[in-house]
Amino acid sequence: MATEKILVIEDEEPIRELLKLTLESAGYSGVYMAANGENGLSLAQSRLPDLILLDLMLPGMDGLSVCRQLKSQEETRAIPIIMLTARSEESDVIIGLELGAVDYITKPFSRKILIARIRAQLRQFSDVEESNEIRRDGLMIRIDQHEVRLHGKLLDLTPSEFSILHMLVSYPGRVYTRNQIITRVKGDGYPVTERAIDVQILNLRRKLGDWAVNVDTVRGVGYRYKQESTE
Amino acid sequence: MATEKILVIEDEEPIRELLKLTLESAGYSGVYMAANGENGLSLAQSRLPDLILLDLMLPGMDGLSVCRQLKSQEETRAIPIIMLTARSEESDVIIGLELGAVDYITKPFSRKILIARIRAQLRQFSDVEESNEIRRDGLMIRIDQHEVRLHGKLLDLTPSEFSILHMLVSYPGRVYTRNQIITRVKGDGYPVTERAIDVQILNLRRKLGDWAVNVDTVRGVGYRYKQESTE
DNA sequence: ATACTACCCTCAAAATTTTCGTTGTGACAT
DNA sequence: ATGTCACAACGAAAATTTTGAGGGTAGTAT
Repeated sequence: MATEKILVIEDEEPIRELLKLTLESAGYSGVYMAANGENGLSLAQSRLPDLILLDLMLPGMDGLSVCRQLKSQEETRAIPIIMLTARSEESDVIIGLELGAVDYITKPFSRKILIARIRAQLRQFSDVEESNEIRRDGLMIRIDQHEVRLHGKLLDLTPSEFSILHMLVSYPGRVYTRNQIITRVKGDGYPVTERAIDVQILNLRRKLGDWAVNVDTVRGVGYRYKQESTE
Repeated sequence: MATEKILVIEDEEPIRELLKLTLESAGYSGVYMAANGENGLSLAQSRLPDLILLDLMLPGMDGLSVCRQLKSQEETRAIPIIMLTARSEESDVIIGLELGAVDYITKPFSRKILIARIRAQLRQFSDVEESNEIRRDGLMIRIDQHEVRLHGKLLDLTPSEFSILHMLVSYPGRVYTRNQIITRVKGDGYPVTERAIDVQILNLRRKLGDWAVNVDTVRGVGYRYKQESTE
């Protein structure tokens, strides 16, 4: 039985119920519900959930504002946020990701996808951070040596390729926009076309060979490391 | 009459006296003295001086540790530190700069240089920060446009050249090591030779033409923007 | 189904950055 | 003064990154 607490912020009653049932049947016992941004924020602060499902289209304070608030406060900053969004709100998705949300799901969604995405995010916390080594499906990254091995064989990556791969692989399932990648790799405000990232990804995929299947293109949004679609 | 508070941390009695007299005769009325690192730290915290002169060679807690402490605390982090050092302690100087000290003076020093360096640092606070424009001797930098004009004429700088110039010009008199430049321009841990910075500086000087006289090489240490030597 | 549109992929040229080998220069000791 | 050493300047080639254009493709509308 999963013990993680999940907060759902969603105004539409039927969807809220659907989410609640889906989550509970997936074994999550600590599910909190909020029907608007204000309640969502205060619940987030009082319950400190392990994950937040946030509808972007809310009455009153909209989802992006809620996201911004959550990210601006120390206690809630680290909580992963998955956005729920209509197909048409793609530009909001990008803004949300750049604010720090980790993923998004478009409505209507299948229960399987919903659960898979949530699991992917919660799984994070087991093996996170600050180690000098990351291993993923036969790929090994030694961070301070700037060294990548695939099935033991050393890959010859350029500095940018290394950074991008490291960024993607650090948070499986998290989508990064091209702008986030540029900011991370070249610094903020670096004057550069988004196409440059495509090319870096292209070359990276070539060097990764078969393993490149783990680098997903998220159309209209950016790139991510391995979100097995389960679709 | 200068009203800035200056804290001197220096163990040798005669030098301490010399510094006190020099500073006071230069018009600085708020001069505090400490003979060791511990006292220095506590004075720094209680008086919050506008500038600290820090001898690197101290009994007990050494100067670099004091520097590290000062930089690790919110209240004192922003106080500019000028290190006092014997000619032979060059590697300590580099460490100090990378910890965040802004300048250093080798002993023995002339009073004129001492005062000039101190003035240069304190002057900072008048015109600091967060504007989108920096002007210095006919050079104008528009930060968010990534645009540099020399006597009105637009210079064609590469992104790295721009960053380096911006970095240097932001703090007149502050010495930056090649490593600091690499970290700022390419990000931390970027695998690159220090020689690469020489070349960037070389090309920058070419594009700057006559104005390049303002870009000083500090032998054995790094580069800085215009410290009129007064020597 | 077909067309349309927006977006991604790809390639090769152009721009930038880095490396490396030499040469120049300052600081210091002889 | 001269030699020596360490470091900076410089040039040219190599490596990397970026651009820009064209072709392909997924997703949507017709």
